[in-house]
Amino acid sequence: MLSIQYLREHRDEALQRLAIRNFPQPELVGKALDLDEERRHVQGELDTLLAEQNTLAKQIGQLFRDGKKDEANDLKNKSTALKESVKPLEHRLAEAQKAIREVLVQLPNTPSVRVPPGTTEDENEQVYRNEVQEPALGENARAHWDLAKQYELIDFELGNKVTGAGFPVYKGKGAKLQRALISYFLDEAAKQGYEESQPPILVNEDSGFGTGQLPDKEGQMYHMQLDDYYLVPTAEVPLTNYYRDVIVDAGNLPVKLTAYTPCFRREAGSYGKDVRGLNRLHQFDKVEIVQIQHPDRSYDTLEEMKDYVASLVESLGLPFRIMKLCGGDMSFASALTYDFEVFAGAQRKWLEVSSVSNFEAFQAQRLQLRFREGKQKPRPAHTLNGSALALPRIVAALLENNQTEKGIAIPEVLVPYTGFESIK
RNA sequence: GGAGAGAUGGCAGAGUGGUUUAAUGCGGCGGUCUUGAAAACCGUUGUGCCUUAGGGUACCGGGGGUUCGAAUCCCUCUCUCUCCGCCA
Repeated sequence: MLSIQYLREHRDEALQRLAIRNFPQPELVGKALDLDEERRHVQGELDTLLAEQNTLAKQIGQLFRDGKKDEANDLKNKSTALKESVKPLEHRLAEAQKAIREVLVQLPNTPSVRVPPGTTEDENEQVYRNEVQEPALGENARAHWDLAKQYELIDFELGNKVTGAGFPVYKGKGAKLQRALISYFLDEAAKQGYEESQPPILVNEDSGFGTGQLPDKEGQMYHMQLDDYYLVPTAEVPLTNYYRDVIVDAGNLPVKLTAYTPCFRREAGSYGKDVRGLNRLHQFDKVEIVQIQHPDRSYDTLEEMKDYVASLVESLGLPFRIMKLCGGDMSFASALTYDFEVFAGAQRKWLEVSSVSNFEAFQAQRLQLRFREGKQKPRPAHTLNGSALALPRIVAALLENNQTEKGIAIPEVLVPYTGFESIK
């Protein structure tokens, strides 16, 4: 959520930045500011009346103690009359506040000025391509879903039976590989100073709102209606919400958190060719990294996180590229996002395996997540997060790219975790 | 699932209608003292909003109500704790 103060003080800047993502309703900014004008006016009047009322109540109390009943009753009548004019003002204030919030909630984050304008993914900007070449697999290359079947690593049909499409069962070395990747990613994150925790994977509505999934992505999360909880679409939600309603001392920044969770996404409305095998699932595993940082340093931190994720993908020996998303392709809450894509050799497709974003104060505003520097007033902190990494497409690329006549080679860094060097 | 208790400032904890815009203690910060530290003493210490200043206003789990006046009374919701039952 953008703050009304920011819009008031930086209206033109906000509009320019919203234009980067081709936000179709820039007039909402003006609407919010008009409502804010009204709100401040009403609050001024209301506060004056309330002050009078408070004074009267105190005087009445004093008169009663002094036994001056008649005078007290006079003032009581006066106060009763005052109350009548207070009520409508209170109503107007509440309405104005609600209306402002309704507008603000519809405004996406303002993209960083470094974000390229654009509307679709075709306008994303490649900012890095590592030196690992696309594998030359030849005619007999098999897609990961075939390999998974051949080596009995993943049973899609069984998952389909137990639950439904998009809920695979990992078996044998496939299951071990999952566990190895999770442990490896968590250990690497710990080396970078991220504090590991194991969060709940059901979250309440406040948490969903805090990180921006609610209300606009309501349909993307599984909702436990009986208890009004949501299955997490990413560990970002519980991790970031640890700090909801918290004021962090500036000396404790940055806060660095990591967690492994299964992630659940309904993927409503996503049909088509990209859903085969591991390419798009309703349940998948992911290790997430989150940082809470001082606004002055958040973009340095974003680069640091990007470099860390790059080193992780690199260590697995996969060909990958980093895309800076254009304004139109960025998520609602993001101010700048880097997507990581690995090349899956048999499908000959680039698959997104990580998304690293700076949300600036957008989430913090919703979360009431602030930091305090010395004796200054608390200010919203900046939040960032990234996948490090999402497993399924990594597994897809590893299987496809590392396939040989003799089996599938396991990257060296994973061998201590898997206990085997290849899948045969 | 059954029964009971409770939700107050960073923490502990008082407060059942009127200088409570919340006592007291601990913690934090500043100071006095000291070579330094500890102790002791003194002061200070929440958040949002409105306001040029001074100040005003709201917030005692959420929402609603009674009253001139609510942390305090009423209704309602949520959550937490204890005991019992069930159970990984």
